[in-house]
Amino acid sequence: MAKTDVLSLAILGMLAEQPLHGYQIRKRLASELGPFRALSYGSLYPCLKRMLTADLIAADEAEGEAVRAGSSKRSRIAYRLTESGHQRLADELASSTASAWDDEAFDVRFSLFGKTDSATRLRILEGRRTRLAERLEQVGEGLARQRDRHDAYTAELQRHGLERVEREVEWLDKLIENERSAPRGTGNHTASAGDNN
Amino acid sequence: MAKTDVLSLAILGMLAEQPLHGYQIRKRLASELGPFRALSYGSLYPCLKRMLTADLIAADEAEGEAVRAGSSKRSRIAYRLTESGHQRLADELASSTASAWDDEAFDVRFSLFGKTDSATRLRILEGRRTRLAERLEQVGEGLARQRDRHDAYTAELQRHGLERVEREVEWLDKLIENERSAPRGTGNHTASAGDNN
DNA sequence: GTTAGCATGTAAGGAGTTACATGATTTT
DNA sequence: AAAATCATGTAACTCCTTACATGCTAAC
Repeated sequence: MAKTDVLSLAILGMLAEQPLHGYQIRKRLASELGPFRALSYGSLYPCLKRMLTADLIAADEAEGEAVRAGSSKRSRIAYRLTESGHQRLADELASSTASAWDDEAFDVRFSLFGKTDSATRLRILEGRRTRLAERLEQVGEGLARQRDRHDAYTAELQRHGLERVEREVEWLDKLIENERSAPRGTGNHTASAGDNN
Repeated sequence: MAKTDVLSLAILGMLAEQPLHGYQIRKRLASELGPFRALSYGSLYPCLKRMLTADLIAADEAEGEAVRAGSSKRSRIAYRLTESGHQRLADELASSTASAWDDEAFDVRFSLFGKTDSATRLRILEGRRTRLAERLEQVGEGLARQRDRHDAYTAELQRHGLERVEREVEWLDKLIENERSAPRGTGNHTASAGDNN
């Protein structure tokens, strides 16, 4: 079973809502996910190409404007999910195995929680929490072992890094508690109203 | 003037304190910098090789244990800065031009603040702050423009991301204020005492 | 009519990872 | 004597970026 990389998954999720142009996909990636990285076209279009080849998405040549006679003009291309694309997304949404616990993968996976069932959400949140706790522990060990060869700035950097991770764990704890007390199902009906690009 | 990548800079800074083996360099990178990435040997050794070629560092074959007759045994190699290595580090420490404002580059550069003069520290902190403020602004625009096509989870992800950046700005503000009120010089004398690997 | 933003793509290259290959030293 | 950890390195591959190349469309 071919595996889905982070970027492809993000795109699958986006196109499940509505067809989009490459350009629009890029913009939404930049704004919708945390302060997600604005990825470059040199990265995006090859990915779309791979997804086309894999038959996860299909390309529709521009709407009203028919391809005007003979001239080799590229026009805007709207991408939409194919049947296997929908299937692949559903598979991914049901699983938490594919380490969705790295920083970036977690963000993408989290942004799809609206389409994910409660049990899976919980598994992913807990997996992420465990991952961060491990990180915390390792750093703690490091601190203990090297009892301060550090100057003030290095120490401050570490303290700050540690604090950031601790806060993220607290955030997860809140989400986990919330999920346990009110485990509503997929419940997703964000009527995708007025468009704006 | 050849430019110094982030990893090379981190290594230069580390070796300025004392000679180290590749293995030790890796461990310190993993623990000393924030929760810095534990980078792989497949990345580290090629970098050391490049630095050798560029004459920034020199390799000393293991200490006491002389290379025992004929046998092709690799033993531990201690790396130390050469004259040009020291020079390069000094150059880097004096400049803030080379965008030390990205997440990772900033961390590395910050960890060298003990060897950096007050004016340069201030320039770097302010540059970083500006960078983050820009990010904040962009995200804000994005939020305003797309007035919520978002489900609750996506919104929460954005809120959390925003909060994280805001906190980082506050952290920088504190450091900047501190730096302005007490701009002591390089003042670095962390007597590198008892070793421990 | 010119600028700004929309739109799609390719080629070269940078920076890192995983997996492999090898062997020495220290601890249990 | 086995296991853990120290220690060095290479090859193949992944994922992303920058710079280039092209052209349309709306606003000023």
